[in-house]
Amino acid sequence: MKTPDCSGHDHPNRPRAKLVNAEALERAARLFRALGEESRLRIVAALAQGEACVTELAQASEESLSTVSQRLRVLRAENIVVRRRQGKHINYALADAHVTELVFNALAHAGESQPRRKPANKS
Amino acid sequence: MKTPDCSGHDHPNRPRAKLVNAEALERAARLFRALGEESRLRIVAALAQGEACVTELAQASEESLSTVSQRLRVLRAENIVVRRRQGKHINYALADAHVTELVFNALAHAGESQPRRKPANKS
DNA sequence: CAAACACTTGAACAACTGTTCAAGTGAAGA
DNA sequence: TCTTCACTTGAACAGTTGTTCAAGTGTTTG
Repeated sequence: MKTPDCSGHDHPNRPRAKLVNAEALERAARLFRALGEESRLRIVAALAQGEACVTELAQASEESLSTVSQRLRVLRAENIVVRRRQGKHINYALADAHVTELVFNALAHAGESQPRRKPANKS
Repeated sequence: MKTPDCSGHDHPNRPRAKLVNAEALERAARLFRALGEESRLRIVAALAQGEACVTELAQASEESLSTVSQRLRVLRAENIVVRRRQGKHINYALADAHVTELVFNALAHAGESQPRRKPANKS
């Protein structure tokens, strides 16, 4: 592991304390990772419009039940979605408002910052 | 691909239109994915406290320059961080407020919802 | 109780991704 | 200009992850 000198560089005296604890950071990373797959994010976006059962989600995305179920398992492991049995069916919904905000925030960022394109200066 | 019947199930007439366009969703997924690695998220969290050069980030995390640089490359590809040359050094900073919010939001979610633990009811 | 329905799960394989090393680039200083 | 510093990049390997299939679970209906 290289540790370069970097001497003579006037680093301002930055606060070097950890802003966040390691455990929260790890869980946040897992949360992001779960949302970081287009197929799963599509499910989350669908659920942002209202709860749905697995069959509905499968039909909407034209995927097999198994595939959708596996994705939901990942999402559930990170508390992104919750499930609730309703007779024969199992309905899924977003776990809380944080998730919804997270998704909208990401879509906002994605919408405004085009990759590989210099943004026009704010006139 | 199995398409189960799901008949006789009274699905409320859900709005089946796409809430988000496919391109934005893909970019949002890429954004989440970039943040979904603990090592990269740690860098982002560090930059949330103020900009820093690669050497600083490497020293803080006790990693090699190369490793950190590769991570920054991924973050930069998703417009999460921006860089600015300052003489010999290249300073990195978070690209915009969206990113900061995204991270704080995720940390909030991570902090409040413990995985594998039934939350106490809000007394 | 048995069958059908609506999912869930484990395992296996292919595809993807992160890390590392070695070589390369560009700016600043001798 | 040559060297050094600060960083970047491509390639390769190892570890991770998503998808799929086949088998399993729990609930309702006949």
